[in-house]
Amino acid sequence: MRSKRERSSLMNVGRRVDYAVRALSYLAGQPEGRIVSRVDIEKKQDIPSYYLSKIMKDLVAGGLVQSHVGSKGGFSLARPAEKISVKEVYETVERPIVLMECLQTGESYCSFCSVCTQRSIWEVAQRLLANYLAGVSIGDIAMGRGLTEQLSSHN
Amino acid sequence: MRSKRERSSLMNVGRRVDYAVRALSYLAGQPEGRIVSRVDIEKKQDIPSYYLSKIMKDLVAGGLVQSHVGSKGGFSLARPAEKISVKEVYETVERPIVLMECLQTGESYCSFCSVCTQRSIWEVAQRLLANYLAGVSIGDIAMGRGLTEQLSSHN
DNA sequence: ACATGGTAGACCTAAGAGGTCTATATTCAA
DNA sequence: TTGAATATAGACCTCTTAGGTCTACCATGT
Repeated sequence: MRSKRERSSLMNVGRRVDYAVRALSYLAGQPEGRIVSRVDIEKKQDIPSYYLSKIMKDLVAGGLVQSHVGSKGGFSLARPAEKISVKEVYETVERPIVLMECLQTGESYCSFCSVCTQRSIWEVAQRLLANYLAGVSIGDIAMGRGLTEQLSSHN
Repeated sequence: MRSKRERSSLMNVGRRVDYAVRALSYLAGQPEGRIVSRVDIEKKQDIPSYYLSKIMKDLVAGGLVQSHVGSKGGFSLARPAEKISVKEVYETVERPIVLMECLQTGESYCSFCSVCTQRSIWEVAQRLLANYLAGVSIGDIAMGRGLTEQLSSHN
């Protein structure tokens, strides 16, 4: 039997991740100790108003960012940008990296799981991806290492 | 300015791909020249009734499978299973492999595209994935090469 | 005290994933 | 020649999510 309607939980590198990475890179580009407000980040990075509040909440909860409530409040990185991997960012604002559902749910996704020869294909692909992303940091992105141009973080 | 609501077109290794791979592996496991009906594949592979018809349509249109209309009709592989890559299957039943929208849409997704330092990260990740998937064939899966067990293709 | 911030949460809309069904044309075989 | 078994083409349905917007509330610096 197939299972009823377990939700996708699949890989989705969409706006949330994009905005999160950009916000973090922007923070990384600030002088040490500087606190930046949500509105400021949204304006400089062309992120829709309010939207970032939900993302920052996740980043705070995940321990990647420190928040400062009250007037003159805002956000700053909770640790050095070099120690924040893109994989971590993805998993913080989205979910664990899972390419195919059976890799997470097993038999309840597909009854042939135990004898499936397709499974290991996606397992390898997933590991490939996760490993690469774990090796790239927000610091790398903010510094523009191996990339086309300088970052737009100083505006 | 951000663009209005272009649809996701992102990586999704869901049921369609799963069913397609299983159907193709099943066909690969048949004696040379044998034609198998949709209903047969659905039953043996535990795929919901009718659903496969849409998938097989794509596989036929993509030239991976040959269809035979009429009584005693059905499907058979259009070429040796070793020459059908998983990447090709994915792209035939789903869409081109694209991890993040800006890699496809460019400036119309994000105005910072030309100076973006995040972009190349996803570009590399995407290439990693695509290359790996291009190197795995339905033949590999049907033969169970490097995998846990024998395939369930002989039932 | 009050403007400026984050926090928490409700709410909305469009689109996609997965699934089901039917009408039609084609072909084999009795 | 007829009828059963096929693929083909397409409509249709439902549920969930991505992305976005807004408001009530609380904290804090000046």
